[in-house]
Amino acid sequence: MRSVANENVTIKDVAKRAGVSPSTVSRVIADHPRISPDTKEKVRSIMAELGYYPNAIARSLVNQTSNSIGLIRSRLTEENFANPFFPAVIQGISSVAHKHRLSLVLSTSKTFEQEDEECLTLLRQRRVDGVILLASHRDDQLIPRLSQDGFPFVLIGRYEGSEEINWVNNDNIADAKQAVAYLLEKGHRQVACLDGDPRYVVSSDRLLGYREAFLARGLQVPEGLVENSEFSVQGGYGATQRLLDRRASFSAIFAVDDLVAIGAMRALQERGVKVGRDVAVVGFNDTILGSCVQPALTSVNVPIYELGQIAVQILTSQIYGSGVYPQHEMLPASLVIRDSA
Amino acid sequence: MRSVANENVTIKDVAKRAGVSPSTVSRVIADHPRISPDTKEKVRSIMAELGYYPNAIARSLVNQTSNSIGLIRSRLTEENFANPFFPAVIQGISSVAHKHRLSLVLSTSKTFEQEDEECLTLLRQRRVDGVILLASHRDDQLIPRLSQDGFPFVLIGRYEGSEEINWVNNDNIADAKQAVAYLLEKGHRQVACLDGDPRYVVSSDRLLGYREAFLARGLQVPEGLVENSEFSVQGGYGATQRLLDRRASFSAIFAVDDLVAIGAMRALQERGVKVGRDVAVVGFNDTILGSCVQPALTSVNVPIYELGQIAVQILTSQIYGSGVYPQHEMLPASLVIRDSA
DNA sequence: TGTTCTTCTGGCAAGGCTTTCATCTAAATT
DNA sequence: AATTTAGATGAAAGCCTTGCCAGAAGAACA
Repeated sequence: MRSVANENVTIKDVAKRAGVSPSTVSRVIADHPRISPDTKEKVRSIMAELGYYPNAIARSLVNQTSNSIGLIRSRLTEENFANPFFPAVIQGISSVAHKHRLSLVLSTSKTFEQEDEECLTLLRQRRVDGVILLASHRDDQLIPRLSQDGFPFVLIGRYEGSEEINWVNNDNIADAKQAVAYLLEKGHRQVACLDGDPRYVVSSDRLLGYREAFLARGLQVPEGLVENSEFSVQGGYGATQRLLDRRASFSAIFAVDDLVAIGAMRALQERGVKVGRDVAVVGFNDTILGSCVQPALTSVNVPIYELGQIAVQILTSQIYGSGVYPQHEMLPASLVIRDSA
Repeated sequence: MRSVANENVTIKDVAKRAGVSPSTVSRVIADHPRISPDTKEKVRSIMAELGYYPNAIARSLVNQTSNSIGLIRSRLTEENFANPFFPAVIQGISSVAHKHRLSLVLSTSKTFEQEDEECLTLLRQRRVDGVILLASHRDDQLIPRLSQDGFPFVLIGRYEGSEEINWVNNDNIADAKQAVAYLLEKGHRQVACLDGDPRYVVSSDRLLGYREAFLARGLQVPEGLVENSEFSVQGGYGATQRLLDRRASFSAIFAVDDLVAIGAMRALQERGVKVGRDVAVVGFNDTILGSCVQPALTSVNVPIYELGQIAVQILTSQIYGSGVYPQHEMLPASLVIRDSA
């Protein structure tokens, strides 16, 4: 093991060298008005000379704040990580966190239970001042516990039956409805729906929107055209194969995620079905993947970056500011029409 | 602002309630052998009853370790973030960090300079015990400073002219060489190279490998077939357009990244060139994108997940263990042949 | 039986670094 | 001479860990 070039310069060292007390140095750092310009300058030059940097840990201890926020990914790391949604939302989060000089702590768990535990531990041990939940799922255990314990958090997503928490989201029901309505308008009636993991609220919301699109037009929701899958290419591929295998009749597919839609396209193409001509496909999230495939994927563009940004804004206003509680924000999404539908 | 349900239970509270001293409680937490089983049990039940969780900050202060490591992304956040490389490497990092109970702190900067500063600050302020650098670039300012100051770090990548630091990497030169050799073997001679941002060492390494493949066969490196671009679809698209516009003659393209390769494919297809038949395309990194495009992309599979895992192993052995210094590891990559070449 | 030595348990207090309230001194003002 | 003020200080607080010490009980010994 190597030795750290001991930069263990403390406030005391600076104080001693400058011939003042530690409290004076502290006030110089804070640019306190009661310190004379002379002293300030002197102390600052000593700080520079000695290479002094205030110890964030000690600071946190006395200030009772860690100046960091946790990112609780989504309880199915492996899966969601492959999704370009994740990098995009982190970018948004980063940008605002940086402005507030907040550190970002990532959760590292792989299962729902582990992640719930990790999140609570992060908060209880005061490692983070609050957390951003990147998704909610059915029978979410974590959200009520966070609420009960009064830990600051904000959800990117929707939580069944509670307006009592901070959240930012797009209106998945309405957005899905809009996408399906577009297909109906184009004359499609047998629209299949490739649903995501039903444990996620986002999946069921989009499925709901799919249904509502039919009902709003006075149409019946077609039978047997919903297939569950995971949020992955494999998932969409398998689900579409199942549809095809049981000779379901459909002229369009609405997938709750781009990855799923791409899997569907692959399955279709393998069976010689022309996507866009024989069968229309619509995805969700409008990730970079959609523009990579042939034909380019029609998809619902969700302002992912902004979701991340606003999540941090809400969270910081709760933790450090005096924002009202709770705060909600619903961001608009829009259908991006390309060649697949 | 909401009030945190004050779980401000400290070690003192537990001690008082249990009728012992704080030191005893501390030793119970550490499962110190000097504490009798009876006392341990009693203290533990009180801890559970009061909902006590040790304050990580205080602990860090006394232990002089933050139990967290920083992830310095790569100095061009925006760009690299879009790349599926990033989620994959984070997953690998997470998995090992979790085992060691380390927190992961993400850098949030957007420029090289900002990121260098942020990284140093993270370390100097003792927020993290060490850092993982996700890429190196030419004239890297950060690496020598980290070395000088003796801060523990590990580089995922290569740093020009220094075996003095910890790193884990794939052999980009050899791997690129192998990929291009495959094209040469197939009879291609006019192989174009779409290089990435030349500021990254990884780009120039792969370009080097491209050259070496020719030389190893006693062939001349073709003139005027190298185009610089960014690590993005747009970059590859533009670079290929430039090649086409100046009527460069080539029968194959070697791209230093899948994103770039996909951009190339798009440009080719738009001009009616059949990828895989008229022009072969080979990518790098074998990300999920490669299997999404038509035709499926032949690409160099880099063990990204493992790179992340090993990076953490090396780093922790440096920080907390007594590993030798420095440590290197070169991981093997392999060409995955699909339909584009 | 009385004395000394061990062995167990657990307490005391210092240390880690910064911030801030209450003070204090010396100079300035009234 | 009395009061205010600028400038700086001391000490406590924030929470936990750990080296060292002490008391008690049991063991060994004379």
